[in-house]
Parts: sequence; C-alpha cells; structure tokens
Amino acid sequence: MNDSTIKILKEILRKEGLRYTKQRQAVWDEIQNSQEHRDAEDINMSIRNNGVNVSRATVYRTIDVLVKNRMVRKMDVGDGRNRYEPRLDDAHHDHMICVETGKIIEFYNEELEDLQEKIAEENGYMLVRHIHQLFVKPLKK
Amino acid sequence: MNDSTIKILKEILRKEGLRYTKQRQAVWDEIQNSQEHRDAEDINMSIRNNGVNVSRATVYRTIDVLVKNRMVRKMDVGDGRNRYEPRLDDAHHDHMICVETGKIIEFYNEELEDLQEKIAEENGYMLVRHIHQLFVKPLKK
DNA sequence: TATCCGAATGAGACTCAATCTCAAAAAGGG
DNA sequence: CCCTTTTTGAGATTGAGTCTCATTCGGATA
Repeated sequence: MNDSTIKILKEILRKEGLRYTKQRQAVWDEIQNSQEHRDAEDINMSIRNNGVNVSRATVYRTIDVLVKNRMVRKMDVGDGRNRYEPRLDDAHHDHMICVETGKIIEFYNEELEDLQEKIAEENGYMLVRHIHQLFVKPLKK
Repeated sequence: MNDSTIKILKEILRKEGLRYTKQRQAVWDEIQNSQEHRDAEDINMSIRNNGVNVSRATVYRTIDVLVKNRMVRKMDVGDGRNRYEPRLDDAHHDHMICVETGKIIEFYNEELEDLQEKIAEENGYMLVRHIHQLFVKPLKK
C-alpha cells in the first residue's frame, strides 16, 4: 500500500531475478497490514475479500520469497498450520501460546538470546536460527 | 524386551483403562530400544522388520498413550514429521539441529529452564511446556 | 478352561496443509 | 507491439496423521 514497502518488495524481487506482479504485491500488502499471526488460508481469504484473486499456489510461492528475504516470519505453532507475521523493521521476538485461549503473546528477552548463542558455541556450533515457543496457562484461576 | 519396562507399560495401560497387547508392547519396545529421534514411519518399518505386524493406526494410537504418560517425547523438528524418543528415566533436554548435517544434539541448561518460567510468570502465565530448537552450523569451517 | 463382551486392531478411506503440474496469461526488454 | 521467459491458476498430487468399522482379541467371570 505505501510507497516505501512497494520499493522494498520491488528491490527484493529484482535481486531474486523475479518479476513484480500485482499478486505478489497483494500478498505482501496483506501480510504487512496486519500484526497478527495468520495462516496461509486466512491470508488468502483476506486478499480475495479485498477484490484481488490470488491462487493458493501463488500465496505460498510468494510467502516463500518473503520469508527467504526476511520480510515475513514463518512460525510453527505445532497445530499443523504455519503462521506468518510481517517482520519489516521488526525486532526479533519469540512466542508464548496460551493453551487455554490460543492467544499468542510475543516476548523478547536479551538474556535468553545470549544464552542460546552461548549454548551453541559450547557445543562447537554457531546459532543460525531458533524455534522457541512457550506453551502457558494463566496463573491462579 | 526387559522385564521392568514391560511392568511399567502394563501399569500405565492399567491406569488408563487400556488393555495390554503385543502391538502396544512392540511399539514401546521399538522406541525404547533406540536412542535416536525417529519418525512414525521409521518406527513402523522397524517393527515390521522384526517380524511383528502393527498397523500405522496402532502405531500412532500407541505413541499418543506413551506421550501422554511421559514414556515418549514427541518433537517437532519443523519438517512436517514428528520425531519420537524414549524418555524413561530421562531428564528433560532440548535439541540442537545442525543445518548442514541434520545431526540432532541434545542439550540441557538449567539457567535456560529457569529463565523460561520467569518469562512466563512475568506475563501472568505459568509454563506448561515448551518447544525449543536451536538450528546451528559448525564453527569455523 | 470356555464363554462372552467391550476394547483393540488393521486395511484402507479420509483430511488437510502444502506442493506440483502445465496450459494459458502476463511481464518487461527491445 | 513483439517475443521470450516468467508467473499464474485450477486442479491434481503428496504425505503425515486420523478416522471408520468389521473383525479379532484380552481378560474378567463362572
């Protein structure tokens, strides 16, 4: 929607040797314009509701490019459907999932990040990325 | 295979109101006798190779019972196939997965465990369980 | 030990997210 | 506008996991 992210998308596509299409723009707009953690079907439906028609295949194909280029974060909540969230200018964070309500809470803890790197190094490795989800339930109910 | 774990399995099944069957024993034996992180298909094939015939449905059904009763740990490596490992007398640990070799390394860090509980509590929740995987690559290559 | 009934099993159908196929449509450089 | 190459879309396919239901089996009881 806004000019600066259109430019960013075009730049990425150029770098990847891919063409700029309205479908790819629509997918990126849709993800970008929501801070929620949505699945592909959800994203696909919203695009359709906005009047654009993008096939499922294209949604997945575009998400792959966006994930590869760090525009979108793919998260596995453990229920078989991946969730996606925009990560433009977005600091890294992990997720806490309430097992009672399904609510997803984002968190970031510096100490935790450092500790993970330290653990990897102690084992002779360097950290590339990590998956970290805390499944929680409300205190005192 | 060995008497003590047969007893444990029987005890769990009794507690769950389930019957002791050779299929359930075969699934548990198969998981228990390997320290690897194997998927259901792999476990199923090994059982067949040992001469017992257990259906896929039964393998999954039995694994569910074993997971529920903390005999087996189910882990999501993020590739669409869950892996299972025995956890009898086994302390909790997380996993580090080498993105170059696919090797899975187990690790445990007390500080990390404490920190997660602390983070959950700071947000008004209590930790039920967590998924934590470090994707790593070898240092200096 | 034989009987009996509810539980367990197996074969294969089904689900559902995700990927693949390939003919038709569109991008974009010249 | 043309032409080549990429992209798209509709629907087929994959694959892990679940479900169905007729048949088999466990094990409590007599």
